This record gives sequence, C-alpha cells and structure tokens, in this order.
Amino acid sequence: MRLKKYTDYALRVLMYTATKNEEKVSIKEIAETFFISSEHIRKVVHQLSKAEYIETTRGRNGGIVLAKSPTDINIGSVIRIMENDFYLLECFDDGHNQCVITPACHLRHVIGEAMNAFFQVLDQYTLADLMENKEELRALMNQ
Amino acid sequence: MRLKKYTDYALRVLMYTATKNEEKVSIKEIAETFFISSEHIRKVVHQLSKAEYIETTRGRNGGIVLAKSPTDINIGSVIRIMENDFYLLECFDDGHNQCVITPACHLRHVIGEAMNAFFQVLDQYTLADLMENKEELRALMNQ
DNA sequence: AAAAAAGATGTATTTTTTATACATCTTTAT
DNA sequence: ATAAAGATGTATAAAAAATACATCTTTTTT
Ligand code: SF4
Ligand code: SF4
Repeated sequence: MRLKKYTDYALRVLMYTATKNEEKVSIKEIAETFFISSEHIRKVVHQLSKAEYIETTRGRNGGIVLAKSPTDINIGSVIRIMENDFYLLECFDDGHNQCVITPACHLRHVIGEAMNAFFQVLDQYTLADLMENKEELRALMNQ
Repeated sequence: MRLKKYTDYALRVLMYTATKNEEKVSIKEIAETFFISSEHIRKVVHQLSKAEYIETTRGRNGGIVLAKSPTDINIGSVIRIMENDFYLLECFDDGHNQCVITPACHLRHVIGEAMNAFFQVLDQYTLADLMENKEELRALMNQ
C-alpha cells in the first residue's frame, strides 16, 4: 500500500508555494529545492492547476501562485485528486469484479470503513495546518 | 492506492476455510471456487501457514484447516502480514528518504495519523465477524 | 513397493503501473 | 526578436505485481 510519488510531489509544490505568500514561484526552483527533475514537477503543476489549487502564468515573470487561501486547500481533496485509483480490492471496481462472493462479503465493507477512516483524518487538515511552522520549512528549503 | 490481490486472496482462503468448520479443504477447491489459478492460492496458503493462521497437511487426505478460532484471527493483522510495504510516502522509508523538509514536515504526521485510523478500523474485526452470514457465503461458493 | 493426492519450494516470465525523459509548442515581458 | 516561463503529447525505463512452470516431499491407500 503506497501513495504515488506524484501525490507527495503535489503537496510539496503546494507547501513550497505557500512559503512564498503572493510571490510567484517557478517549476525550476521547486525542482531544484527537492532535487527532482522539472519534468515531474511540471506534470504535477499542470494537474494542480487544472484542479484550481494554483494559478499559473506563462511567459517571462510567469510562475505559480496559490489559487486560494491555504485554509481552503484541504489535504484529503488534494490526495483524492492526485491519487486517481482507490480500488483497494477487486470488488471496488465494478467493471472488473469477478469475485463470486461479492453480494454477501462483509470484508468489502470493513475495508471500505477503514478507507473512510483514512480520509476522515485527511479531511480534517488543510494546507494551512501544514504551514504552521512556515519559517522552519522555509529554512530547510534554503530560502 | 491499492491492496495487493494476494492480500485479498488470503482473506478469501480464510473465509473459505472457515465455512468448512474442522473439515480440511484443498488448494484446488479454493482455486476453482474463485476461478483463480491454484498457483496463486498455493503461495498465499504458504504465507498464511508460515504466519500460523492455518495448518496444512501434506499427502493424501491432506489439506488446510484454520490454526485458531475465527475470533482469534484479526483482519488488521492478516493485512499487515500479507501487505509487506506501507511506505505511503518517501519519508516513511528511512533508508531511501531524500526529502529535504522531513525534519519539519507535518504532512508525514497527518498521513501517519490517517494510516493509523485505517488500521484501527481493521483491528476491530476478526474473521468471525466476516463469517456472521456463513450460510449465505457458503451458497455463493457453490458448496 | 507403487501410485496417487496433497502441499512445498524455487525460479522464470509476463503484465501492469509508476516513474522518468525527450521533443516541441505557446505565451508574454523586455 | 529574444528569453523565460508554462503547456502538451509521446516515448522509454524501472519497479512492482501477477502469473506460470518445473520439480520436489509427504502421506495414505492399494
Ligand atoms: S472477497 Fe470480498 S472483499 Fe475480496 S474481492 Fe471478493 S467481495 Fe471483495
Ligand atoms: S514532503 Fe513531507 S511527507 Fe512528503 S516526503 Fe517530504 S517529509 Fe515526507
């Protein structure tokens, strides 16, 4: 059981961007901060932008800013969007389920309940909660 | 985010075995019930046996029985054993973590808390809970 | 003793998913 | 025009998971 690296990268992009209040940040500087190829960050940024968490501006002096206040960026929602696939079990994917006991199986409800508990925790936090020690984070990011 | 098919197969083996109280069951019949190759079931059975959830007997009239009462087989523990890897994030794997903000990052604690909530639910259930409607399950398994 | 039925072990292959890289746009301030 | 930024599409590589194959060993029955 793992989350995708892209999901984590997405949160890093949001955290990095949040350290620079209204100032624009570039894909390049995020990539260099975390020692990740700009290529990956680029894709993550694209998705975050489509989901309207950030606003991007092309061209010279372009860059990225948050599209809303950190208090309005919910961690659970970010993870749901980045992690497209939550088919923890075969029977969660109606289209491909071939398990014969599905109609009577309690296991699927137990796992479903566990997954809900997982998200219930995530849904309680926003980007603002992650930025509570903004200065400390900024220092580690070598700003 | 997915569980491995093997993890689910392991639970199916346990549920199937639980429907036949003390009677031995064979890998072949489990495989045929769920339309899965015996090869996969064999591996799962091997792991379940090593973890002492089931007892296997070789030879003619051999087969599988539960090694303990369904009330003593905790779902969370089965999943923890079958699913070896819970490195939801890069920083969860000390050996390979290169994330620069790890010392100050709150995200990792949020995800950790969510994962705990996930297991806390699973830890509340045992195989016995899944067998509450044993007859219904048995019918779907064509017994 | 031989045969058959069961599980044990080890290894190899294939498929799927995820991660990564490359090439080529488009936009915009200077 | 040019340079600096992001946008898009596609291709490749690496890792993980799923699947298959071959060959044991154990035990009961005949
Ligand atoms: S055994 Fe239960 S949980 Fe697993 S795939 Fe079948 S219905 Fe779903
Ligand atoms: S950003 Fe936080 S959660 Fe993600 S790898 Fe770094 S320390 Fe871990």
